[in-house]
Amino acid sequence: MMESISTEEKIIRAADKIFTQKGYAATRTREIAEEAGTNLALLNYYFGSKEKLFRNVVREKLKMLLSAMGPIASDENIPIDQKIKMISENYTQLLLENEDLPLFILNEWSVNKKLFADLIRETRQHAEPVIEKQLRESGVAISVEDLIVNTLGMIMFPFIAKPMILSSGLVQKDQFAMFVEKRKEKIPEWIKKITVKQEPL
Amino acid sequence: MMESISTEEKIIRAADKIFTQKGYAATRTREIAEEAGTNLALLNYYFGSKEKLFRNVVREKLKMLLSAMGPIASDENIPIDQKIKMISENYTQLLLENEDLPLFILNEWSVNKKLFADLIRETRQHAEPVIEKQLRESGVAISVEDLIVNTLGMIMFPFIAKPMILSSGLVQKDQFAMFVEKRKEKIPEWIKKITVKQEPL
DNA sequence: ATTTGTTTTAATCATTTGTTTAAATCGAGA
DNA sequence: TCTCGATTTAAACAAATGATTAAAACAAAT
Repeated sequence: MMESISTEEKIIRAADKIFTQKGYAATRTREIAEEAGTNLALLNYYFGSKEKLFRNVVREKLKMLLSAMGPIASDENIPIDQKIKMISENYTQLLLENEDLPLFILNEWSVNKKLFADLIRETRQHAEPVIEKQLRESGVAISVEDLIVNTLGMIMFPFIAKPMILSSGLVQKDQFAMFVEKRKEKIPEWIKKITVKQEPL
Repeated sequence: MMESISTEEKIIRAADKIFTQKGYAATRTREIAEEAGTNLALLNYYFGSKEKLFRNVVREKLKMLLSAMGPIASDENIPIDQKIKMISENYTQLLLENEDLPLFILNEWSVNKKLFADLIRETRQHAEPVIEKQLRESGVAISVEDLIVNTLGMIMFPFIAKPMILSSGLVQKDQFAMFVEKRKEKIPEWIKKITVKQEPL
């Protein structure tokens, strides 16, 4: 049974690929059409305009990025160090399969804050108060902001800075996946060390 | 004595501003000309093409970014924890004055690896072996790769993810500078905690 | 087989965009 | 003042680009 995908779906996938790779401004609608194996007019027939197609793609990508964290972070029943572990695991896995996802999202966000303000309104997350409470109760020496920024930074930064890291020779190209796989395990330990209270002298 | 800047300089500054803000693809040469208060043709008169002007800007920006780290990291006479302190200090200062520098560089790098391969060849850094040696001698429990990625990540990530951080309400807009100023002091402490050897049970 | 609505194609449009050209203006030196 | 090269302006060009149109092909229902 030959499962054939619709033209609309083919266009979405092509748009996904090209937009994520090159960003909105550098993407040509003709290239998307070609990648989808269809006609340029089909793109406008199905999606109305380049921008509307872009919104479609960004909405999905943003959901991807947020849903790897939100539900875990806001669950009151998961202890905080368990959360870090799960998020480190989930995110690294997600980013290994979508390497240019974070840079794409963060760059387009910085260029088009309006678009993301709209999309965020649809996808509200409420993790902060929960983590705040958990941090206070466990009495560790770090703020929510720093905890989240450090955790996400450690996970995402290697992917964002990948070209720089490779070009500097710090990590070999074929070792990169291994590099982040290993970090995946270490990050929760690092965060634990960071958040631990100073021993009294 | 009225210090007036040359047209060439005015164009460079305008290009700097617009390119850094919007990236190469989204930048219109006409906008640069307007921002510089000159004619569109002047841009080609002085720099030949949009791309050559872009290379000019990128070369300077990349040098900026690398020179805040390179000379310190490769100096054998500075102990490693002092290096972290200095780099955290320097970089935060630099990025506070050039907030979109890291996202600009990393994004253009990912889009145009060839250009950066050329530029990097001009600006070779040799920090890695030095730090490797220092790490081995101090016998800490972390690799050079992880140390560098964690340090740079902690410093740069807040700037890269600024729109997301603000939009999430994690940090208020008018508190952002304060937020990274404080992190500037904490990062060396965090790195120290991370790199410290595990106590034997 | 005919009709009807949907999907696809090929061609074209209007605008934008990087670049060029040719003439005008400026400024210093003879 | 005149000249000559450097700088600036206004206009135009060619290609690229997002979007549209009108007709053709297709598919399902009657």
